[in-house]
Amino acid sequence: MNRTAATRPPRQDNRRQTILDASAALFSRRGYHATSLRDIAAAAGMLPGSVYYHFASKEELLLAVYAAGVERIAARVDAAVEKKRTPRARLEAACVAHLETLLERSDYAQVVVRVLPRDADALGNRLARLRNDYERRFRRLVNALETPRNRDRKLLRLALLGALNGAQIWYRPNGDPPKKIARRFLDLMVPAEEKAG
Amino acid sequence: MNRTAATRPPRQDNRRQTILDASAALFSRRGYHATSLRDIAAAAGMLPGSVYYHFASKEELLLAVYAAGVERIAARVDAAVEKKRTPRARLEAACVAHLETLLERSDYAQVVVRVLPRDADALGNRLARLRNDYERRFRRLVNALETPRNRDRKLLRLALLGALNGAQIWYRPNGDPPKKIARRFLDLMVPAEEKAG
DNA sequence: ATATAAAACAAACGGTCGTTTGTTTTTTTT
DNA sequence: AAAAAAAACAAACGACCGTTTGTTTTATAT
Repeated sequence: MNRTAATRPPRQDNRRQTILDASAALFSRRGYHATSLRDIAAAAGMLPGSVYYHFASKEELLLAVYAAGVERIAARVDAAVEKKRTPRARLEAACVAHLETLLERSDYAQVVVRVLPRDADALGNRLARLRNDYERRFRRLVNALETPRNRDRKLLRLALLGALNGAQIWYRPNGDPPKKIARRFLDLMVPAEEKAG
Repeated sequence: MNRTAATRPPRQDNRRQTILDASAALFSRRGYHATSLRDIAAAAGMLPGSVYYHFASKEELLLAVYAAGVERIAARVDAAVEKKRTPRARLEAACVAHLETLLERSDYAQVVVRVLPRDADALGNRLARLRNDYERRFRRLVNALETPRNRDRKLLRLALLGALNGAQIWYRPNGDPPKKIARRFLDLMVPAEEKAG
């Protein structure tokens, strides 16, 4: 028994996703507080009140975008990591997938990096936990490296993510591609054993 | 001839600085759009309208905070760099001064890192130029290093600043001090020749 | 076709926003 | 002490904010 008596499945042309897409685009470009529900509604092609049929509040909307962002970037990183064997190659694959998703694949992922948890008063803890769950992957990948001493690993992870996420500010599509940027950043901090010669 | 006939110097207890301090504190903690002029006025102990005697608009206020932030962090970095001789030591001094100012000395500097130029529509270019003028120092300091090949220098600078500025998000006063963090980040990317031993 | 629920519209709510205007208070100069 | 300017107050402006309410449209299930 999956459905209460007096309910029906959503329509085929459900516009919940349209609202989410519009929100992700606006939140990622202008930030949370600079985006109004009227902006979102207009971008989604509906009236402000209509948004509230799909989401209870602006903060709930942010939470949904944020969660989707984490899910997307995590899925791409996981898929990329699985293909590699050595710890170094796995970390590199993660960095590349992270940066590619962030810079050219997903407004949702950009929201995760750009919008700070404290921007949403009541949801701060939940957003922070989502982000933390994602970044735990990098903790594990860094810990799997043999070289660095234990104390340095935390800072290596923070430096790596800081450098990668910082690219959101200065990256331009006509410059070096994300893949190249990510690899060079990692080479800088964890020199590769050596390439084929 | 320095002063028009019918003007007088500002009062002694000029509260312009109070407004700036309050703005820096609020902008750095909540961001630009989440801070209202009424918040600022209340923090400065005056009414909203009174702020407009000192600043023409909220954006002008941000510009003043931003400029002061750049000035402060630049002054500290310059002073620290001057004391050192070798390129590596000079870059390290810059990183330490940058992070110390950012994390425990200046709300103004935090605004420079946290508030994006695009947050202020009309002032975007001016904010970006201010920030660019500051970061040029790091470009020069990195270029002065002998080791890295030319192509890598830009990415080294970006990785370094990204890692340092990212600390704003995760830094906690009870953890490692900024000086230690900055040095470890630099060691990670530009290994020291060697320490005394 | 008709009933029914999903999903939109239309219109407004109280509140807050950045800002302006006119007046009063406070400090400084003479 | 009288003037004049600096700097504050008091009060409001129109615009926009997130959100709610009641109604209408639209798609689906029978």
